[in-house]
Amino acid sequence: MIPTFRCDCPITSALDILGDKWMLVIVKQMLMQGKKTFKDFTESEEAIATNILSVKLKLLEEVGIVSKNNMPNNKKTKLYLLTEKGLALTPVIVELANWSDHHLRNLNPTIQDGEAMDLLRSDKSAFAHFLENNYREQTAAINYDGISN
Amino acid sequence: MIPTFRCDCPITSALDILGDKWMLVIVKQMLMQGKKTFKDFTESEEAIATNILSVKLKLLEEVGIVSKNNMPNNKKTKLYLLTEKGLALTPVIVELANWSDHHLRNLNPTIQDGEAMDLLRSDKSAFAHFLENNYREQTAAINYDGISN
DNA sequence: ATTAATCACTTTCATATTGCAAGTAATTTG
DNA sequence: CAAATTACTTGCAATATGAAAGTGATTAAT
Repeated sequence: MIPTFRCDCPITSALDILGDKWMLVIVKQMLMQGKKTFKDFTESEEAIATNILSVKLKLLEEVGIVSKNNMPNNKKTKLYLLTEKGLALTPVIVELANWSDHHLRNLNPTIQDGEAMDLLRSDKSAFAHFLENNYREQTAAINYDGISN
Repeated sequence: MIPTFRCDCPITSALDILGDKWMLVIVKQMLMQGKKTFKDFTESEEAIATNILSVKLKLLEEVGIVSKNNMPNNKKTKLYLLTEKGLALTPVIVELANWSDHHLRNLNPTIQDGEAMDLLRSDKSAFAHFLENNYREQTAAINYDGISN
């Protein structure tokens, strides 16, 4: 169920939907880790419980961030894909990553460092565009071969 | 109490701290609405309960996003100010505002529109810099006249 | 063809977080 | 010095999250 909005502030309204422990983590898993099926999400490092996952995927679908599709040639597996509205969250996710990179390493010294972080540091918007384009490429075939519903 | 981190992902780690209904709303109120005292926050449009506010301000202080200061010439009123670490969240907040502007108006038709949103639309990073500079100016005097603790 | 495994959930129950209302201690104001 | 203000805390109800087990519809294996 879509939450009610606390007020007319755009930031607060975004947080009325995204402001919890899981919504943006799920979007991140789709965007950056190619997760697409219920099982993919349950096997994540963050270890989301299936009941919560179920509720959150439903909400993401209701608000139009995620679309739920049938896997071609498989009636069992469902595919969860980011919509344009969901992909448009990429800059938010990139800014969160950037903030962590600069300000959270003292509290969580295990935070990843590597090639992706280097690209993020050298050019944030290039990193964002890379993520978006990469996601589109990875899902283009699927979207093409007839996902109807 | 500082939360435990779910994993070594920078985005998930940011959300371990910021991923709830209130943390970023409070930062926004400070940054964009000049809120500085306990009372300021309780009078906000979002109507946060005092017990939650108390817990969240403590957490924001613990993780270094906010500093708690004594008001000059007043032993009763405390001043909550954004640290550099807190100010560094400005781009996250701006991206949330931008996403709402483009993708949330259908779900919440009352979302504000005005001069600030125009600046945001025409130049996101200029908007972010404006917010940061403006906050620094507004708090410079306070930081200057001897807030010790 | 039957059995076993897999996938996408749902249900149940325990715990944690949030919210409301009221209360309190230390100032500060009239 | 009495009343109001500020920054909280406490108690309790409501809601959200989490762990574990269970269900029904496929799909894979023998």
